[in-house]
Amino acid sequence: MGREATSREDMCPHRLVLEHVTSRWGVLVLIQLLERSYRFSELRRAIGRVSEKMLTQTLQTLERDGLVHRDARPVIPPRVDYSLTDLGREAAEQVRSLARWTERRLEDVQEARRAYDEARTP
Amino acid sequence: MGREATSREDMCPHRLVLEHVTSRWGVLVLIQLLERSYRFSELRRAIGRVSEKMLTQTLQTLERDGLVHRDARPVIPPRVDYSLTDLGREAAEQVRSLARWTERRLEDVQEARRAYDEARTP
DNA sequence: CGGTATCCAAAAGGATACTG
DNA sequence: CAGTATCCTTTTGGATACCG
Repeated sequence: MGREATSREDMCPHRLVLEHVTSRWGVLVLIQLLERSYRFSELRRAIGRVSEKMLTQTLQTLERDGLVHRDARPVIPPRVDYSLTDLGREAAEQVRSLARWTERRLEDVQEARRAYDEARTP
Repeated sequence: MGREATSREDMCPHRLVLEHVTSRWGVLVLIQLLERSYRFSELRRAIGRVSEKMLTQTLQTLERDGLVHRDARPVIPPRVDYSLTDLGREAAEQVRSLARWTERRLEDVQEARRAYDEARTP
């Protein structure tokens, strides 16, 4: 994520958007914001082990792509709320659906892995 | 992708599957195999700029997860065909649908980016 | 609080050479 | 043809310190 420089710039543009929404932290942010809007630190706690840097980068990328809306209020201490745009909600719903599929099918995958591993460690 | 060691091992297991199917090359492999089965080199050419190493790694991970079936025929020269399992087809269809969404919405995203960039370079 | 800047470690990824 | 093995470069991500 973040500002891709030179090497991945030449990818077909829509693949870049796909990488943003399916990125490690992008997925978690989108799914979380599907529930309601969150403040920065609140979102950080909700997601778990994400560094400030990565959360910032992820939110900036998603905001730039028009998927996340950033509402910064000029108060002290600063208060910034993040929410999904309509576009972001469309993406988030598909991502969540894919994430749920991996949960539902996890057993099948794990069974396949056992078979695979066993077949080549006699 | 590949064999994740120590750092990403502690992720919730289903997120690992999600990362496999949404990984850079995983996406392209799944979508391509949705059309028909492919031989190794044939798949490599169809996808474009992917190194042998990455294609091999990606296919092995997807095979281990039970998403891709590998059919190696004992002939000379070797012939190996890759295809989707039923499980893989389910995943691939969702990934393709998400990929198509990013294509359809690309204009909106690019418009949002222009607005974002213009707003902070006066 | 909500960031930015910098530095460093780890992981992903590519090029090349080699093999059954 | 379909890989493996090795080496090297690029990218990612975390820790830390600082700022409005």
